[in-house]
Formats: sequence, structure tokens, C-alpha cells
Amino acid sequence: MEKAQAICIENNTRFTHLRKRVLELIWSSHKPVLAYDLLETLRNEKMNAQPPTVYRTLDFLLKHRLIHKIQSLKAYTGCDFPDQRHISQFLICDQCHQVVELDDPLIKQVISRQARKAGLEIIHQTVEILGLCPNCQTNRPQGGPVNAIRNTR
Amino acid sequence: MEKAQAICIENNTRFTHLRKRVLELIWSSHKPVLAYDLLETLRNEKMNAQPPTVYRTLDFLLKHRLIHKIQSLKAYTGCDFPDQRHISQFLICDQCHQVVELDDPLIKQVISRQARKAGLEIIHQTVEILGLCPNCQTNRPQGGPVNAIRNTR
DNA sequence: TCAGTAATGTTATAATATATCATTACTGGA
DNA sequence: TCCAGTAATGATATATTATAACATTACTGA
Repeated sequence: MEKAQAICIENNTRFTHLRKRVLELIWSSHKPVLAYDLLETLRNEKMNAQPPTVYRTLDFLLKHRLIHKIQSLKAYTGCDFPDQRHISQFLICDQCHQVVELDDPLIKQVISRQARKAGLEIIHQTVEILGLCPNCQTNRPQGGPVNAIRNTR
Repeated sequence: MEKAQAICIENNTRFTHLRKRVLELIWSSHKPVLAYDLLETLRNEKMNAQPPTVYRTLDFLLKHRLIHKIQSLKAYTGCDFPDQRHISQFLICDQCHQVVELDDPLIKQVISRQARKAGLEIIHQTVEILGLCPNCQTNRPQGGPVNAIRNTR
């Protein structure tokens, strides 16, 4: 939180109650959070929120690299390394939806190299790896092998 | 198209008019297509389509690996190598939205290795690299550098 | 203090996606 | 050929995710 505060000061912007609260909510969840779940929580706290309230706040937090969006889950998760610029990769458990953030230089480098070889000037890398986490591998549901192709929600 | 046909026969399922037409539409577009754009096209062709018509067909084509979904664009694109099982990476131009499909074994291997190192049993890799394609690099819009963080739509 | 801007409130609506049940069309066996 | 069973599609409704546009409030710095 102090880091978030510091980043806001540095960027000459305000770390308001709303922004702080949303960041807390995202951080306190052990899984990526959906925008409308945040909305509901804020409403329960009598914060009189509407969808734009949430999406604006999420945009702010994304812009200042305090959170990430997991595209394949349409969900938002805290950034583990807010103070250093980095490119993340996400390991997503298909069963419990827990997410691990990697900051793997090797993956980053290989992707960068191959993309540039193809002539692309890179803006952003989205790397989301869906699978079963160690815990869910042992507690499997019915036992059948998981189909590799599916919509991830 | 013959390959699509063959794949359906092999999987003991039907390559109906609807499925064929949707696949044609996706293939004939040089960019990833949105579901509701497909819907509109089908309706213009007097095919009397509703959202489930399109999404069911997309699910079918995804399941049989005839198309891919680009998560960060919420759009669908033809698969360049439908007959061989593979893991794709996508190079997406932020400006013209053109997409190139890579099937890069090195990226695949590095990601697999690092993910397994973290204990994940992999189901699927989503790798989407946003940038500027060679053509759009020369025809830049106003000249300013592009912000690295944004919502990709 | 007050003007300018940043942030939030408010209303409405767009865009994406799925659930459910009804109907039609194909397939394979009697 | 006909019929039963299943695959595919039709149809209606609704859920979920996200943004546009304008009004109001709250902070900041001269």
C-alpha cells in the first residue's frame, strides 16, 4: 500500500479512498476478481457505486501498473512487483482459479526475439498459461483427462 | 475447406452449411472477426441467426481446432495449421488489428518448461503479443510513442 | 478565494455471452 | 422404407462485461 501511495505521488495523481479500497479488495482476494464482484462489494459497503466507478478505478490501477487484467478470465489481480517495470506471465489453475504471477526473463526474451524477427515492434505481451496447479492435480474431480480446448470461462 | 471437411468426418460430426459458412466468413476476413459481426453478416444473408447460432458454431469450430479465439480482442480468427496439433502464438497489430499466427516451438518449449517448473500441469497456452506491424511502423498516426499499458480494445 | 482540473456521481446503453426449451434434420437399424 | 434416437438448429430470454456522455463534487495552486 505504501508503494501504491508512493507511485501515485510520483505520478502526480491522487490515491483516493475509492482507489485505495479497490486495490485493497483486489489484494485481499487470493484469486483474480471480477469487476462486478468488486461493484457488489462496494455497494455492500454503502459506497454507492456504479459500473463506471469500478471500471474507471480499474483503468487507473492498470495504468499505474498496480494490478493486472487476466484476459482469459476477464478478471483483475494484484501486481506482485509494482515498483519495478516488468512483463508478467500468469499461471492459471483451471479448477481453483488461483493465479501465480511469473516474471520470467527467459520467456520474455524468447517471445521478444521471435516477435521482432517477425517484424513486430512490441507494445505488450499477454502470456496466460492455463493448467492444473499442484494441489488440484492431486484432488482431481472425476478423473477423466481434461479437454485441451475450451473456453476458459 | 477440404481439410475442415476431413476433420469433421474423422471426428464423426457434420460439416453443415452453417458451420461451413461461418468458417468461410472467418477465413475470408483478413482480420479477426467479432461474434456479432458474424451474426450481422449471417442475418444479411437471410440466415435468420441469433447469438446462440453464432456462439454455438464458434464453439464447434474452436473445439475442432479450425479457428482460434484472440482473447485480448474478443475476436475469432482462422487456424493456419488445422491438420496438425500445435500451440499458437499471435502477433497482433495495435493499429490495423491484423494478426499473424506463429507456431514457434521455442516459445512453446520455454513456456512449458518454466510453467512445469512452477508445478503447473499445462492445459493451454495463451500467448498474444501486441505491437505495431512493419507496415504500421512506417505509417504512424501522430508520431507520439504508444503507451504500453492499455486495454487492448 | 476562486478558477481550473481531477475525480466521482448518475443515467443510459453498448457489446459480449449463455441458459433453456422447442423444433428440425440427419443417421442407422429393424 | 419407416421409425427411433440423437445431432443440430431455432427461438426466447437473460446474464455478464464494458463504455459513452453529461452533471456534480472535491482538490490544487495561484
